[in-house]
Amino acid sequence: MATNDYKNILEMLENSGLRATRARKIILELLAEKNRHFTPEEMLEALRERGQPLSIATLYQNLARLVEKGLVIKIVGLDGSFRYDFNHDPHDHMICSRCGKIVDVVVKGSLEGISAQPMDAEDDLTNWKILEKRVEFVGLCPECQAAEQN
Amino acid sequence: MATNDYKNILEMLENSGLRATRARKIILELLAEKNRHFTPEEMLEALRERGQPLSIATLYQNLARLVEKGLVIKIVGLDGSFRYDFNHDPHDHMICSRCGKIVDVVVKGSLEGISAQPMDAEDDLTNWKILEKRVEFVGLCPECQAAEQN
DNA sequence: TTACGTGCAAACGTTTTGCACAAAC
DNA sequence: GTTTGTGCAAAACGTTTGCACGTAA
Repeated sequence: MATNDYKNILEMLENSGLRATRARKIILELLAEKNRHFTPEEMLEALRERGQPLSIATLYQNLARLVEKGLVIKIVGLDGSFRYDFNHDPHDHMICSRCGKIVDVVVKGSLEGISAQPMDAEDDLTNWKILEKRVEFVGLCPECQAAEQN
Repeated sequence: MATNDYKNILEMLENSGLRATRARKIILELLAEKNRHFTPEEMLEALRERGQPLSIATLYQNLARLVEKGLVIKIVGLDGSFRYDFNHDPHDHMICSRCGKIVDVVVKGSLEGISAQPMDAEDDLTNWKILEKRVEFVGLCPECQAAEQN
């Protein structure tokens, strides 16, 4: 991680009104530098390996605060597990249905023409306020395609 | 539920190779007749109210078997909770970001022109095998829009 | 009659909480 | 000096499992 990024992390914390504690700094550093979507368990492991161990309670408490302040986003895997992402720009996800890996993607092509209509006649969608159209690409990553051969 | 539906449930179980037990019948009846996406907890509650109580172990065991046989589908809410849906035709979902309600929808417009490209240069998506493009409409249901006013 | 399903209670993995001590401001 | 964060241990939560008994075919 470049020096710039570290300054950015301090700034982000400052701007969000959160104190710049050790826990928050190492969590953000980890997410900022690795191109991955960690589960809480994976974060604990990764931080332990770096010689920056963190207690599980502190991790969960801080992830909740960081999500609340918008510094980190929380996403749900196909299996219901939670993963965290530093990526702030609007984006969608490509998910491996076998191993759960998630890769950030941008959608090519317009979603303008896409709309929803109810499947069941008794549902009325006209009074919903649509905030977002998310596209999830579900597939098999190269590693899992190889594993499926066996 | 019409008599026809009940026969269909028996047939579905027969065709899937699963025995037609009390637990499976009442679970499928509930899902078939209600236009809802139940969490396991909600199913237990609904069945209790109908005078058809079921043990939690049996519910989970059977949901797993029914999903495995394709009679029921399992979906994950925005908050990571599991919900179950009587499996009909392929469809997408409209989800309320405030209360978690899920409504089945069909997408109008083609997804043909929609593709994914990696956000991070180091990700290569060319060797993924894409199985599905899912669209999730996230918004506020009428009830939650009213509640947000306060 | 035999294989399979059910329900209880116990175990499990993940997430949350209460609280004393420590660090940030 | 005051407010906020940390880490431990315990609790809570949703889900799964082992096992004795019951039911479907």
